[in-house]
Amino acid sequence: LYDAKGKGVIMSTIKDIARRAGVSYATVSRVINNKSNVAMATRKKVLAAIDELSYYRNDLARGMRTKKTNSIGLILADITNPFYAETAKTIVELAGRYDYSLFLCNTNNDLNEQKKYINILMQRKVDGIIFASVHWIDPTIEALALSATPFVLYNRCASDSSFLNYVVLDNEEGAFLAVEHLYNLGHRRIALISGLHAFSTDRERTNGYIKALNEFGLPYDETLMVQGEYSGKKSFDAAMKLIKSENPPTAIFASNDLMALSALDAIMLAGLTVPDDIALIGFDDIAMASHSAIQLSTVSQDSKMMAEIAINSLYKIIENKESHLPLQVVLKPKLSIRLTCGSKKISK
Amino acid sequence: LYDAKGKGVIMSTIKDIARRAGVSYATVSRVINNKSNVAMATRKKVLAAIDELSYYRNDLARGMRTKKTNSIGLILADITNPFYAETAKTIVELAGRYDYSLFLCNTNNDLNEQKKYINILMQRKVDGIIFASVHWIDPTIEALALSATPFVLYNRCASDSSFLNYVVLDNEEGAFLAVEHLYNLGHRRIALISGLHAFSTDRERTNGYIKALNEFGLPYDETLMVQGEYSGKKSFDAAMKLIKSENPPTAIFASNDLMALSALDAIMLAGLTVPDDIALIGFDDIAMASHSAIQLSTVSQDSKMMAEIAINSLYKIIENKESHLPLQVVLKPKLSIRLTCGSKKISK
DNA sequence: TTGTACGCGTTATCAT
DNA sequence: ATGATAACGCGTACAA
Repeated sequence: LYDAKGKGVIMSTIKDIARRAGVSYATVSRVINNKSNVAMATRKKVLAAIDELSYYRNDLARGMRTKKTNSIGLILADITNPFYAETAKTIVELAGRYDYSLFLCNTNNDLNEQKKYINILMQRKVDGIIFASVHWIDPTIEALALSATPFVLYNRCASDSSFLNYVVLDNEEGAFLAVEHLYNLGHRRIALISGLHAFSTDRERTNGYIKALNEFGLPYDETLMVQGEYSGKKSFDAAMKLIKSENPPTAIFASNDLMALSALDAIMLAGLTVPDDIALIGFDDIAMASHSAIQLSTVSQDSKMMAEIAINSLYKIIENKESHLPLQVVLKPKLSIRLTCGSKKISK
Repeated sequence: LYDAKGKGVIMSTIKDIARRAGVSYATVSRVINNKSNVAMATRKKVLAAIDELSYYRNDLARGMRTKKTNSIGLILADITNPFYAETAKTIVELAGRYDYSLFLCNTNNDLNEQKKYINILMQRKVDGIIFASVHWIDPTIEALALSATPFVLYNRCASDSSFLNYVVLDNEEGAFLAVEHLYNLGHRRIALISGLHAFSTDRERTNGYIKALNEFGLPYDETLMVQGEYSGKKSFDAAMKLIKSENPPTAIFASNDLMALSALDAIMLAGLTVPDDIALIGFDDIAMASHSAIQLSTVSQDSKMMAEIAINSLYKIIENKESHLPLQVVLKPKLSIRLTCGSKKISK
């Protein structure tokens, strides 16, 4: 039972099933697809044959014929970040419920990887893409926008997303809330550890930070704005630099929780305490933020809800291809206040 | 430019390219697959046409023809656990380097999900599967073992894996080392928070714990052995129960880091301190374990290396289908000692 | 070096 | 209710 190349067991096809059951393969197909117009007796026979030959339908052939693969691509910036891992979990699960399989792509924020993956997904003829890795200026998205493959941006959007589908958070508002909270606690020297300006999330969070500065009459101080670049090491160093500076901040707003955690690491290693020596607030509300040993105050975004909206939107667009306006959802953040900001006023 | 159903833009095929370039489609195919026997001039023409019509090759058709999809399935127990997220990251990356795409499956340790996913992967005609979710007694694996689809078990193995490929850690040894470490520190009442007995990892870690008990002449005390079941909530409750018992342990060995973290949470919430009131050691060495605010001592396993071995093995098996012995790798654990066990002897 | 023709396993259409 | 057959897009043996 080997195939032409001698490279493995032949898999049975509807033809084999048909022969075994003594019917035509059209009938087998009907059984497989649960069509109503097939006699109970024949259906039984076919089902038996399928079982005996341990037949699995061929989704490649099916896809060719129907021009639909029931698969989607998920392009993630970093599966290792709990925010994206949560996202992936939700999306695989819901996609599965819709009978879609999922190709996982992890870009590490690398534009070349992204381009490569988009290309692959096009070749695989996925029915749609969830894109959680766009850059603000993103050449790869043009190819996508031109193609007929529906996609929705997740978490981040691009410089001109006005005609695109997206599900994002109001990041500017989130950042503003964070800084406002620190300000209300009495902080006047509030630092920002930012990610990478190449992403809308970071741009908006930085904007929110600056907006709050203006709103509360705080000076725009570039020495308080450092880059964490979404890397543990970079964020650690950035925090360290802040701490060791001549005139250190009394509070730090980190553009995401992973960077906040790295900052906390640096602060503790420097022998300082949070929130007494320095207050800290993050962004995302990953699971670890609420751990007793951490108790990180943070801007909370509901990755599960965002992911749900994203996959549901994509599904709707796929199943219903005719004219649809761009589906654009902007979720509202809220503060999760724990212990890293303290609650008492700081004397100036 | 709409297809028969009016449901979208027609995608160009090699036929379109051929017409545009004024050649036959065999030639286009040759160009696409970088065959040598095609004149430079024609190649240029074809390439130009491909670009102009923004052609993407059809991997479904290609797969049908070649009987190879260049895709693999990754079946994970829980993508949300950093150990598996790291695994996924490594595997997607290396698979990509081999030109393989990856279907992501997340079972939540549910046998029904597993069965469903295996079925789907068979239908999708993946070239291989990495299975990081097996149960000790696992009916789903039989279907796999019977099929021609190569697969390698990852992290966990099954009750009879003697003819299967796997990459695992020596979990018994790891657990033994953990308990030995606690014993050497003077602990005599060492508790175990275990996962689920349904998995080889947990069985082996429990065995290692018991083996150490015997080795060091410690009594087998069932009140010290509680179930965390890999759930944060369950582990938290289990730890709490341990702490609040009449004769609480002086040390806890948790069967993985996530459960150790939950135990730590409980300990802290109970107003106790680690390691002074109670020592704690985990298993896995996820990134958070080394954070300054945690400093969790743990049994370290190198998920990156394990994942590399898994995907490399699978690749080798796929490309080289003829008789291969089962590829079985057992990695050795080592201790990562940080602060949660303390260093001074405990008085009895 | 290039072109022709067949088949991969399905589903859909048209008969019967 | 069932069967025969075309078509999906590609790779490849074979012919030219």
